[in-house]
This record gives sequence, structure tokens and C-alpha cells, in this order.
Amino acid sequence: MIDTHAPSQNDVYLDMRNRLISGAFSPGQKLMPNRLKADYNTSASTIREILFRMSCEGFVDFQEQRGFRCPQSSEQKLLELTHLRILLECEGAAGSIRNGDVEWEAQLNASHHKLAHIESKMKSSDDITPFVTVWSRSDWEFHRTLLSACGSSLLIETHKGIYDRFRQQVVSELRTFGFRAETIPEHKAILDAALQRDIPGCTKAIEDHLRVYRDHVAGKVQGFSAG
Amino acid sequence: MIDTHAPSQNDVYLDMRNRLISGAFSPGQKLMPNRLKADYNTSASTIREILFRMSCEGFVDFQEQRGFRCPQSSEQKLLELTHLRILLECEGAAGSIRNGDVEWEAQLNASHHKLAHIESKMKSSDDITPFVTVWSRSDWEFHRTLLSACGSSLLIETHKGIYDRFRQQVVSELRTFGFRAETIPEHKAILDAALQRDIPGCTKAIEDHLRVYRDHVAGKVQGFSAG
DNA sequence: TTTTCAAGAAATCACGAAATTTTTGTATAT
DNA sequence: ATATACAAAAATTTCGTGATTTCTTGAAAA
Repeated sequence: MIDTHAPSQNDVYLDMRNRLISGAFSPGQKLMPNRLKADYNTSASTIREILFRMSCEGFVDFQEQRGFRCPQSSEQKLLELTHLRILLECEGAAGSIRNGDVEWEAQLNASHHKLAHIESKMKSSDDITPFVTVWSRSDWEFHRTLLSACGSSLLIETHKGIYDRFRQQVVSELRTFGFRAETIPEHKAILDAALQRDIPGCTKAIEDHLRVYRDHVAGKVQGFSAG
Repeated sequence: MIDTHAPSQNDVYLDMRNRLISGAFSPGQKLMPNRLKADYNTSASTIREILFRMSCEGFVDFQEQRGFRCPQSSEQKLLELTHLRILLECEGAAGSIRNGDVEWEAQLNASHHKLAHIESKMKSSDDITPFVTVWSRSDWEFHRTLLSACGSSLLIETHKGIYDRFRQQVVSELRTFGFRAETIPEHKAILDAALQRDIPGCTKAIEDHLRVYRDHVAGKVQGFSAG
């Protein structure tokens, strides 16, 4: 956003959404159109409109006459988000396993390869922060590809919304962005089961991958650090 | 909307949403703020903002620089909506069965009683149109109550969004609003299984209740008329 | 110290006009 | 007759303003 030209509404939308998801605002923080307009070289009305849009999707809280706020994080929210993400992701993966062709297998392989590459570098690194942005994108790319052949664009869209809100919560609660050393074998297990067309196995692998967030909430897990 | 005073933004939102769901606009029809503002005695900007909100929820289509449209109906959409509705409703019902207390049982009984009352009147009536509005509300109330004790407000909200879009599609494809004579025993089966805390049975009853829309799409069912 | 209240500051909301883009209709050329 | 170019009309998007509401501040009373 250095260009002096006014960016398109959609650019602003995408950037704001990204900032929200990646924890650029602290939970509960007020999001004021009059302040934000400076960041994008547009008017307050435009920002307001965009904030409004995002409040429907759950990325910002909105109260009439009280403006917009970055959503408060809570364990309950993360629990519900995890629960729903598991449900949608298992259903979508099952669909892809049933319908996916060789092209899908290839794409899944490719996205996992990139993800594994980054994750192995992160594992052997003290500070993961420089990787976090790329890893985030790769993790999404892998999970997105997993569902991409399920045949239901509605399921895919719904899952994306939940996935992003899940990420938003994880970032604000765990400053690791959700990366753990264990994600490496977990992602591998998902990939293998999917390529073997093993629906129950894939379902289980996805549950195992995300179960940790449920347990975290339930207070059963202490360590969340990477490495 | 006869009052000359400007209604609150939320009133307009609710009414527009209702019109969209109940088929007041034909699929593909343009939704222009400049036209619509007359219906509500507000400005075009307000209408625009509301339309934006609803585009996030999927009740209207939006294209940049091209405005808003009532969504095109398609069999594929109904299929995907049905699929997702089954998934969410089964999961939510299972949660309610696990967590629901006596109060939940009572509410479920009450909402089913009202629903059954209307449906029996509709069954013995030639023209169902006068009942359609009340029936719609009752059907929603029953299914909402079914999930109300599941413990996840996120699941409830997500389900509501899908339910409403499902209804929107059904209305535009089948002018019966989705009522069939068979819904009466189907609703009863759902109620009974839920009260017996029979999760597999309830899941199956829900699937049986909604399966007909899948089959309709697949061309396996001809008659959709009520009675 | 805590609570109440009022005045000032700040933010939100609805509105309509200006600017941009798309669509429509007509004339011209191939 | 079809296609292209151009102009007029219509619709969409953006943005600044004023009215209304909410939030903050600080002094007075309990």
C-alpha cells in the first residue's frame, strides 16, 4: 500500500482481512474508519463498507452505533472453530478421495511437498517468525487442495471461512501461528491416507492433526512451542 | 413498511432478507439500491450497505462495478446446500442429544407440536399458500430447537445461514416451499429419535427427511406436490 | 474514596452529489 | 447483413458533510 493511487475496494478488503487474520490488531481493539483510511488512501465511508462486509464473515465484531472491533479471543471460540473445521475438512477430504482424479493427486502431492520443505526448515530453526507468513500460505494451500476435488464449492467456501477464523483465533492465542514440530508427520499422514484413497484413515489423520486444539482448550496440553 | 419514519437499518435488513428467502425477487433479477430505496424510505447508500452484508451471507450475488443480483437457482446449488445442511444438522442434533437437558426436550416437544398442528391442516387443504408463511417459521423453529442445545453457537449460526439459503433455493425451484405430506411422519421420526437420545436414529431420520432434495436433483423423484 | 452528573470531544450514521464505469442505442463501414 | 465505433444514458462507486449518538473528562455531592 505505498502507491499513491487509490487501491480498488477489493484490494483494501483483502489487505484488511489479512491483517485481521495475521494478528495485526489486538483482540478487542477498536477499528475506526477515520483512522484506517490513512493506511489505504481512501475515505472513511469506503473503510466502513469493507468493515461491514467482514463483520458478516465473523472477522470483526460490529455493534450498532458502537462501531467495529477486532474480535475478542476465547477458548470457547477456538473450541467451536476447531470442531467445525474438523467436521467440514473430513467431509471435504472424503469427497475429494471419492471424486479426485490423478490431477488432484498431483496437486496434493505438490502442495504437500512445498509445505514439508518449509516445515523442515522451521523445525531446525530457533526463530520461526521469518517463516510464519510463507508457512501460513503453504498450510492453507495444502488443506485447500485436500478439499478441492470434493465437488461442492459451497463446502469449500464454508470451510475457507472457518479455516480463516480458526487461524485468526490461533494467532491471537498462540503466537506460533499454530506450527508445531508434530505437524510434519501429521500432514504426512493426511497425505498418505488421501493418496491411498483411505477415507477412514484420512478422517482420523485430520482429527489427530486438529485434536490438539481441542485438548489445548480442555487444558490437557501444556507445551505449544515449536521444535 | 408503511410508516413514514425511516426504519432502522436492521429492520430493512431483516425485511430484505425475508423477501429474498421467500422468493419476492425472481432469480437473476437486478437489485438496484436506487429502486429499492423507495420501498423503505431510506437512501440508496443504506440499501447498498445492506445488500453488501447479504452478499457475504450468500443471499445475493455481487459483482464489482456490476451491482447486485438475486442469485440464480440451480440444481447443483440445491444439491450442495442439502448436503451441507444434512452434515451440520446431524452434527448439531447429535450434540444436543448429548448435552440437552429436560428444558431442551420440552422446547423440542413444543415446537414439534406447533409444527405438526400446521402440517396436519395443510395436508387436508387444497391450497397451501395461506399456510406457507407460518409453516416456514414453524419448520425453522423446530429445526433450530433441535440444534439449540448442541453447545456451539458457531455451529448454530453456520447452520442458520445454510438453512436459509436452502430455503431460498427450494422456494425458487419448488413453489411449495418444501412442504410435502411426507414431512409429517419425517418430523415425527426426528422428534422421537431425539427424545430417545438415539443419535444414529436421529441422524438417519434427518437424512431421510432431506434426502428427497438430493434425489430430486438426481432426477429420481417426480412428484413434489403437497398432499 | 466512591458515585453522579453534565459539558465537551469524538465517533457513527444516513444522505446526496460528483466521478467513474458499464450498458444501451445509433450511425458508419466492411 | 454483420461488425465496429462512437455517443448518450444509466448504474455503480466514491467521498465529504451535517445530524445524532456515544464516549470521555472532570468537578460536585454522597
